[in-house]
Amino acid sequence: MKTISQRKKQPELVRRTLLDCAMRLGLEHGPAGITVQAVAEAAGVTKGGLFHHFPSRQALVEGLFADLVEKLDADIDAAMARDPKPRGSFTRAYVAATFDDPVLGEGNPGAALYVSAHAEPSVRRRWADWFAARLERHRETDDTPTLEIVRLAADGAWLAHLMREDGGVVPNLTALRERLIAMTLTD
Amino acid sequence: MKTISQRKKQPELVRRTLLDCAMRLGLEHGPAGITVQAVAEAAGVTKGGLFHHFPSRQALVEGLFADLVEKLDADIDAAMARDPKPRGSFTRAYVAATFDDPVLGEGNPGAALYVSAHAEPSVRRRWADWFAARLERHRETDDTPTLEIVRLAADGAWLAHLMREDGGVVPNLTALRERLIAMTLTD
DNA sequence: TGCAACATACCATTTGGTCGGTATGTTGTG
DNA sequence: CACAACATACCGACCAAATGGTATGTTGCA
Repeated sequence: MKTISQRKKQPELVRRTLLDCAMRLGLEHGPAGITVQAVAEAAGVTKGGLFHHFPSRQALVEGLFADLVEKLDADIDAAMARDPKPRGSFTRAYVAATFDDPVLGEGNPGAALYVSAHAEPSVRRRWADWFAARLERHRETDDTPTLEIVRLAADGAWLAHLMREDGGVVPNLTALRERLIAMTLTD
Repeated sequence: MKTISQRKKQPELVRRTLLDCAMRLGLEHGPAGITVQAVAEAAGVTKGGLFHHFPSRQALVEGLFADLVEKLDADIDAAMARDPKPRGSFTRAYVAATFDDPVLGEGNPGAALYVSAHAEPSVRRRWADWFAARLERHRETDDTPTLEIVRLAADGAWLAHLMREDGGVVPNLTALRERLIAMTLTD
């Protein structure tokens, strides 16, 4: 397999660009901003080109979600593997995944969920399923009221971050993150 | 001034119906589901009738938000007035407003924010402003890390609730609520 | 040559929005 | 009270633009 970066036609690169642009548009102009026109144009491609990679608009949005889940699973598994203490390890990994990444940038899993879930309501169900499955998997180590609050607070944190955009209350993310992690350790 | 309920034509009732239908459609089919056609039809009125009450689609969505802020302000002020302890009183009121209401039904302030903020991104800014102002107002009683976590967790809670719709992890709301309130008292 | 990766042109439908009309009120005046 | 003058609430047809999607090219790499 050749290196993708050397070929003049780079389908994988275009695909990623399309997904990135879709997310940016979703964040900036709301889910309604994700039109095939706009996304294709932003990615420097025509509609036809977009439909070559994604058979429908819904597939595009679901691609966003699929990427999210893949990345999130990987991040969480990696973080849990590095965690010596079993109790609350999933919650810590979840917090880390929410806060770390290109801190609250476009690569953030929360952002991807946010955009995809609202652009295509069917995704909400899939997210609920994923989360439920993951939670069930770590039931023995992460099923306490305090840990639940920590996870909810993490969700609320990036939600608050998204809401500000410019000129809102920006919580001290690093301090908040450490405090949440601390809560999982003293539980 | 006559009682509105006596008149045969009840514009105020129609207005409310339009707003309610807009929110329902937003919750069920995502922000994209709020089309003037669909909303008008759901409210048993024509597009022309809708545009009589709201000069534009954006005005309709902003009406949703305006209602939210009004109700939220009232609820919070009332709850704070009943609260004997000053410290954390705003946060407790915020939690109560988030959880109580027609529990996570259409009358819930969170739902209104959720829908309006995503349907029209301009509303995000206005929400950020409202929250920032309210927070500044209660800076002396509610500006601690723990209270911030409580508020964020409350946000996360109704977000989680919205995400489930059917077949997701439904947190025990009453238990969670009590636990969050407790956190504000021992802070 | 053959096939993947795009572009171009086109289409049916839906979108938010306007406009003229009408039925139903409300109000001022004698 | 009567009755004109006006305002409100709503309808129904229409519109330009944008939408998701398709069908048919063209181009470049192996």
